[in-house]
Amino acid sequence: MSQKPRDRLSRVKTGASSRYSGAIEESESLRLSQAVHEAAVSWYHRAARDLPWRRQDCSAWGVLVSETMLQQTPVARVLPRWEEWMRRWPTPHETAKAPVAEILTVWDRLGYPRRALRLQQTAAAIVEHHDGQVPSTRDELRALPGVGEYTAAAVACFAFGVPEVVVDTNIRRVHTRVFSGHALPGKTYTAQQRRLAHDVFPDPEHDCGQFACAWNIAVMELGALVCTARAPQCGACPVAELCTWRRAGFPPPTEEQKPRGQAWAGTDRQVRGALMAALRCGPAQRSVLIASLPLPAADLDQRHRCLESLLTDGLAEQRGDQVALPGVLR
DNA sequence: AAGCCGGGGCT
DNA sequence: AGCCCAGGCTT
Repeated sequence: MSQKPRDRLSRVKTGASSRYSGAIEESESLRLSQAVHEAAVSWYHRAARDLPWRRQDCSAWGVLVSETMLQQTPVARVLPRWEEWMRRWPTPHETAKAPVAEILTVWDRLGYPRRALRLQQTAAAIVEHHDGQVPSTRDELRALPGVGEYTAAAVACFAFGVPEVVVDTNIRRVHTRVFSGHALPGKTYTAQQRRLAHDVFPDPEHDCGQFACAWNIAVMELGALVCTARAPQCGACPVAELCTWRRAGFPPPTEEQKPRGQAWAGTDRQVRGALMAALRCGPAQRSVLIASLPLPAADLDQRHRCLESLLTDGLAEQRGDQVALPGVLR
């Protein structure tokens, strides 16, 4: 299937009341969710950021690359890396052919470089199993390496207009506040939260799913720009008057809901990151590489263990005493 | 269900 | 200097 233009979200009209065909006797909660739909989608058309992967001429591959990068990294850091990636490898075919070392170098410091590897593996799978075209269904997307429940739904929806229920942590947080009245959604994605997301989802039949897709992106943007985790800007929120959390007087998060801080200094992740940063500069002698990391404490056991894990992950290669990004050494 | 996996910007 | 962040995969 060819990649469709993606201007449908911006063409959705708001304010029509015939959108909910099945509503014979509207319950109070359905009425609430409908009011939230209208306010959120209307706000999105006014306030959304102009991001390159949202433009109508962006390919489905561009959407998949952006969603993969955005899984762990803020928009501001993704933007230049996405532009460079798409300039060099604008299709799955070209991505699949690229040298692994270049893939990892362009990924740069986006973090979790195993995802760059999986993105290239996904490109290869698309070439092999889907004739080079990004598949458009949730199940086909879900089968690709590195594509989980969120990314599969997001690409189906944002690249192809399929009205799948998209749930990321921004969306979970907005749902929890607006509809459940809690400050934060908690650490794990529960079956109850999945049910809530489906319960408040607009009728996917209406409008060929355009409005449902607009709802997904609108709630995600609302969570990113206004209904943020730490300092929500309720004064700028289009659904403030409807928000259950606000009407309940902003009850604070329970201990269970508070996020657990992740240690950084001294962790394997920091050491692996420093090793990858050094390897991106070029091949090195193993002992020199290990000794030259710009890290305070020198735990040689940990450094060797982390390098071994990079070799195991396919993020680095060793020949003799030389270490480099994959494919660099003969 | 819980832990691992980067890195940088904000307070 | 500390705090915060987020999806996929493995166990």
